[in-house]
Amino acid sequence: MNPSSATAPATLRGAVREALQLALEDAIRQGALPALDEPRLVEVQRPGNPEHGDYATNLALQLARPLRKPPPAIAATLAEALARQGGVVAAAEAAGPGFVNVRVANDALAEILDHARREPDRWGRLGAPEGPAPRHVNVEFVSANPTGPLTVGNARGAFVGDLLARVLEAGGQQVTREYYFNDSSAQVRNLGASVLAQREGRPVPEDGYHGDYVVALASQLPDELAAPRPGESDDDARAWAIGHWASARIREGIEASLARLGVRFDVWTTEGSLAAEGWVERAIGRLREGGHLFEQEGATWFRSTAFGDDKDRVVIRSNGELTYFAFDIGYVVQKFSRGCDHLIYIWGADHHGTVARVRNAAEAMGYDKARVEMILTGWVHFVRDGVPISMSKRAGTFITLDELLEELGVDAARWYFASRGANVNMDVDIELARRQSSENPVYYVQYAHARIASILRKAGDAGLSPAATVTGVLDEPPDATLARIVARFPEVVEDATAAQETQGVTTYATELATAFHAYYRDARVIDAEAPGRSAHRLALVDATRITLASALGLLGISAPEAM
RNA sequence: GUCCCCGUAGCUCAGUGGACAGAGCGGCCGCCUUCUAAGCGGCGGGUCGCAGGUUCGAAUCCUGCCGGGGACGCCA
Repeated sequence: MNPSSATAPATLRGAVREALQLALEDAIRQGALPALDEPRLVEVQRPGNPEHGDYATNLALQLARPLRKPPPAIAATLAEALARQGGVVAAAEAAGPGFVNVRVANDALAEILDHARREPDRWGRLGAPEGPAPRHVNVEFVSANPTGPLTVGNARGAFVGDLLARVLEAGGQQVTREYYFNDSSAQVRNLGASVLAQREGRPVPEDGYHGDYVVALASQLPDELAAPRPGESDDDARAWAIGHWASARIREGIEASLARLGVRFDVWTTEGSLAAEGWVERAIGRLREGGHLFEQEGATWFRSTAFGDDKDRVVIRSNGELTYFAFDIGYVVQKFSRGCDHLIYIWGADHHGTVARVRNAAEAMGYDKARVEMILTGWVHFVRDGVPISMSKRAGTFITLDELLEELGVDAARWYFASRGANVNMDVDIELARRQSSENPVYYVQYAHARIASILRKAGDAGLSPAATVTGVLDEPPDATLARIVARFPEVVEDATAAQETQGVTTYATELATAFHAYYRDARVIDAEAPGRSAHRLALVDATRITLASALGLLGISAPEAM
């Protein structure tokens, strides 16, 4: 049993699962259990109560019906066969209504922790997925229109998308972070008209943009753009030109805000380029060849209902203009043509109505629908001292992402979003969040990391250094408890990757920090009277530090050496 | 009307088939001559929206209802 080899399971849980599978086959071979008609999925879980051991299986409960035997009897047989396996299994016993509880061997525990310390950069990083799993995942998120600064509303998508990308990367997949930049819609002209009106002291159009940033843009507007061109009486052309200038300036601000968050994008795709490079045309061509388009009332429609949608969808309007949907499907073709295996979109909950049509069109164009996935984020409902804050870019009443970061800090904000499901609506009282930011759980976790860093520094000063292995202290209760939690980290990453969620990581990081703070209380690490034990404890504490740093790093949060 | 998401402790949220339902914050009481008190220990706090059903077992799955939010455009 060697977890560091390529073929061995990367997790203790996986090793136990393998042992259980072998134990089942063994019991059948020996006639202790009847043969199964069909293979059963062997599940290993973690008991809620630590007294029940490190891992448990409900296999006996599952087998009771097909084998027509009482669960406790099956559990007893399985426990015996498991105990015979040895290796990762130190002890196995039947318990409760038919569970089999397993205690892992100290050797296996030590091996996985020592491995973490030998290769800290790979700790919790899973290998590339085997089989047909997607390898190159495209995650498109934020994609806010360039008509104003990013708001706290956009923040949800920014964090959810970046966190998802990080989790997928930890799961061994290649990720492209992508931003769709809408540079050619009427909103841009509208923005230009607003800036121009502001510049000329005229009232901003009713459906224009009213924020302070419009005023700022107006004052920065170069004269040659503001002035009407000779022979050009058309205000519309001027509005477009100014709109493009303004949206470019806004994009710079958006990029700067995102950089502040620690979010970087690999690819920025503009709406204009999708048309100019022929992607929209190609997409429409594919649909037409497949017979999925029809003409009605002067418009061209995609027969989305043939794929289960409740309505058909217009691709080309009767005035000849392309719909937003047309760009969407052009973009799908572009992304797949670039070699992406799997597309994920982070959209606000208000976009749920567009999910079906895009996936249907992908299928109609010959792509696997399962490879086009939308994650819808819930609303963030902001209040300030109990008063709801309306979030309108046009009215200019919104909180910018930059303001949020100023009040909370990047680490606290990241933690806040990482610890909640993407699809739940959440209420945030800005004042409350600001006041409580110093009590944010993220600092609790960071503090544990800083404390360990301090111990390691002090140990160095005292001439003590960590041993190569933690073996030697795993029989002592405080050490055994902490070591087991540290060893679980790869399983947490595995689960986070499978679920495409990060809540489990924050929950785990908090649990690990709690365990360390208790350990700090109960176990003396630096002890000149017992240098041997100190060395092993330093190794354990170092593994804990690496794990805390990896968990925080997975969330894009810093792990300070001192606080 | 149809469709989607949500409903768990005073507040904000984890837990989505297993063995007594958790955390943070807030409240109350203790602990710094000892490796960082941004810490530790203790107390109090829940008909898991409601009602049925499936299951050996349901906060978790199914149905219906109630409550909150959202979407139903030749807008983006």
